[in-house]
Amino acid sequence: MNTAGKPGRPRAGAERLSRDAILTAALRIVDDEGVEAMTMRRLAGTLGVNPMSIYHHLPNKAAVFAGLAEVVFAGLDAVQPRAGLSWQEELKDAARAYRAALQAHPNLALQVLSDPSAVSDVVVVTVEPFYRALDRGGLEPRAIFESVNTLVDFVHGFLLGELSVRAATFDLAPDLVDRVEKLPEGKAPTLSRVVLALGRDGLHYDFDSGFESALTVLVSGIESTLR
Amino acid sequence: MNTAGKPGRPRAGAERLSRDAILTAALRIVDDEGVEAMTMRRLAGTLGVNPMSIYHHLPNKAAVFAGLAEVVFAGLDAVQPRAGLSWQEELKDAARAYRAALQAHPNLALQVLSDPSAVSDVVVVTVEPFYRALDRGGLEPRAIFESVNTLVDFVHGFLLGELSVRAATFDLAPDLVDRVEKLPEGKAPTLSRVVLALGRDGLHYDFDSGFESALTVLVSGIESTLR
DNA sequence: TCCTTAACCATACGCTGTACGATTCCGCTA
DNA sequence: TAGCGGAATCGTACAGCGTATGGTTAAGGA
Repeated sequence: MNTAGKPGRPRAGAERLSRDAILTAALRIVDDEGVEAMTMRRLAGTLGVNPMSIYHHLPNKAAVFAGLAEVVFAGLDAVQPRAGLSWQEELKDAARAYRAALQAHPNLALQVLSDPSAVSDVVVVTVEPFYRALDRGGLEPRAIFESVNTLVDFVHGFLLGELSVRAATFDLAPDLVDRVEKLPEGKAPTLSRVVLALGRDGLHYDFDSGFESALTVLVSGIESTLR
Repeated sequence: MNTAGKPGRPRAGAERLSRDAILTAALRIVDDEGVEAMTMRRLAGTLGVNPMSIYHHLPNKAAVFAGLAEVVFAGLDAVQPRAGLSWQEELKDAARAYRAALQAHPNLALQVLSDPSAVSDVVVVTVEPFYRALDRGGLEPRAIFESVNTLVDFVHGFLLGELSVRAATFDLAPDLVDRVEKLPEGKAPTLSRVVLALGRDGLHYDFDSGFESALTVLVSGIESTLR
């Protein structure tokens, strides 16, 4: 887009900068190199454009990230549930889809989850499938509202662990064992005993099955509020 | 500390810079003005010291935040459970204490939760009370490990919502109603119906009771894995 | 007393986001 | 067809960031 580098409005036929093109390039940078690499200068560089040109399409850097959040969540509310599913399974599917959407862009997810300003309308409607399933389950509006909050909170926390915290501790089983072994005597005795009982091999954690079992716990808990 | 501003090693009796003093000042800045305000220059300014002096006590800015994480979690593993509690209630208490520790420094919490590099030994042993309660409950090591993960993940997600996401959406009930009302026709129908049924007044969300009911769900779910 | 070294400060580099203003040319109207 | 408003770009510049490097001072062991 105007790789000539000359100032002034581009020629009529020439490809011009656009919000979409900017967001696409930004998402690529974030996915490939992480959020820190996504600077306005770097972004402009990959677009072959002056940094200031971006500001004609997006007001500031925060708006770029908010735009990326939209891209990631786009269409998530419109996903149709599989036919013939119980409302419980439909609810689990909603959680799976939500997790998958964020997993697809792990670097961005951490940013979005912890940045309230990235929450736009597109993100809000993202919870529609949760509402749909619980409504089918016959819950009261109030109970739907609270259950969705609990469920979404869990998914966020799970993703947080999956994408960062546990990657730095629990996932690397040998690392955790090392940490525990280096602990001062008498510090965290139960943790130590359990971790050492599991050992380096037994500590491997399968995120997918962990997610599934947690979903089972949560959904059956929600069911119990019906009775 | 050496407010004179002269170069050179401080006199013998003079109060000197220390890791603790730096972290205390840093925590104050973060609590009062947020993480973005916590710059090395700003930190040095409140300490009456040259920015580079800090680097004698802490290797870089990341180490400052890692140190703050330690401060927040310090002693959390050593909290003794109240006497005569069932293991289920002891488990809930652990979650409550964990939440409270992070709530005490909301600005920092967001940073720590999404920054894997802030995870140090002090943070790892933080889960000891969870392990203790579940061990008392008679769970297998593997089940303890997974249950703690699920529980901690939920608390993280809940805090994320409590501290940021929901503050920008659900907590401000009128705001959510506004957003829903401005949605295009046919977009997120169930969400719209439920939100409008609750109305501006019915949408107020009590985080404390939300946390408690979620704990009940989770603990009973964990119990069910025992049978 | 000398010498090492801890603990401070000054300067400087390469980055960042973005305010401001100049430039170029499209597309509409007279 | 001439003129013109404004859209879209670029150039320059500024304040602020983290921190590498190296200089300066005095404490405290030899």
